[in-house]
Amino acid sequence: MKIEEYENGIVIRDTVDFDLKDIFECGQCFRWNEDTDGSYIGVISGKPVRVYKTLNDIYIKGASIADKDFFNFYFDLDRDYGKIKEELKSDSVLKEAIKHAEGIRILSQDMFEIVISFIISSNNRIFMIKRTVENISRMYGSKVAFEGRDYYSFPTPDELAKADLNGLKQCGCGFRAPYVKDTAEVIAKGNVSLEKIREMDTDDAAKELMELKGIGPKVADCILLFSMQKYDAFPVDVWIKRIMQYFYLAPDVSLKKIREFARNKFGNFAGFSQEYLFYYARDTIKKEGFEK
DNA sequence: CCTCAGGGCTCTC
DNA sequence: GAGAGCCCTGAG
Repeated sequence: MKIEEYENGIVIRDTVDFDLKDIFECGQCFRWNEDTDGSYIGVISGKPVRVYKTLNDIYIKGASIADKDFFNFYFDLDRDYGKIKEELKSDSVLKEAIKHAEGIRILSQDMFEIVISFIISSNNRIFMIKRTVENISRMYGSKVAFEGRDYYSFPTPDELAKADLNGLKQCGCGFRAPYVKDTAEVIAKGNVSLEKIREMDTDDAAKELMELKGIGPKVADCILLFSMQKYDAFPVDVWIKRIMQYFYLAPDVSLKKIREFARNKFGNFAGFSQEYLFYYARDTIKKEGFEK
């Protein structure tokens, strides 16, 4: 996989294990939207881009060659997902799960945006989360034009710290509005440094994140996995809970036990296996309902 | 350890 | 139309 310039942006040539739908719809991100032609539009680090695939080339329209390293990091291009999948396929459940989403890659997203987005995710639906994050960007971020339309960057900690509770509620934060405000303020003031938390090992980093309002074990694990490169994190949400209880564990096992079991079983690949399982669970349980 | 409420909206009945 | 449930956390 190598990145080159083309007339409207940059292109990643000869990708492997790279599918836009698998990547953008496996539950790790909220600001990528599919367009009618199958391409995806996202606002990444303040810049709107349109991404589409022809054969095995990924075109990123709106990006410049100066963003090469950024997108290499963002799409985790240096990692051999084929090798990871090969290893995980020794587990029969994962073997089946991987078949449903061969092209998943774990994105390295902006830490602050992910912190706030996953605070909003608690007891919420993906459609609502996306809408709320979009509203927050519109209200508190900055306007950027692209393809003759206006897009909005996700606000910085300083921008979001200025928000008031009513504004956040208008965005659709609901009872999470005070958590969002409090966390944005603490980070804007520099009382908590996400960069420093990223330097810690997974367990210490999770503990630090849980000091912030609105962050419990599940949300902390999502932040670690989707923005801090902690690939041994294993977020346990309702879907993972259902699929783990169905295939591996008793139906009454606690969330904490599921997390411990998975991190033991999958080790440094726990995060990758979580993504395959999440996508599989959502697709399969919904359609076939293999558990009540 | 436990239970419970908590935006707002969608899906189910 | 009511009621459950949602990528869950904080308070009791």
